[in-house]
Amino acid sequence: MSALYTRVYDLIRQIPPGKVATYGEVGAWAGCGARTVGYALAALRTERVEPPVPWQRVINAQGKCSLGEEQQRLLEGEGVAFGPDGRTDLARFSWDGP
DNA sequence: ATCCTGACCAGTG
DNA sequence: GCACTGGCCAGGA
Repeated sequence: MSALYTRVYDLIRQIPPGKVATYGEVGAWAGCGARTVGYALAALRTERVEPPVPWQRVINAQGKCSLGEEQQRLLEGEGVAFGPDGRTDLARFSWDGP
């Protein structure tokens, strides 16, 4: 596990429940590109890390869940509202940052 | 080093 | 709204 991945995971763990962040934002805070954040999160599918990373709070810049309904359901359980088109209001629910 | 692959982004038509 | 394009960054062959 590279230091960069650890940094990305730490940042995501700081996102409070009921808030979300975009790949681009997380990348800017971590000092890498948006694709790299996606790559780091993809590794979580096969690689478990402790403590757990709330990956469902990271969505794309369009306010949509990249990973389908399961991610959306998890976020709704935390208080993040989604519109009928499956998008969320980034102005209301995006985290301010660390 | 080069090429390919991604849970991406912003711009353009 | 959609599709395409170029750019972005890390990892592996």
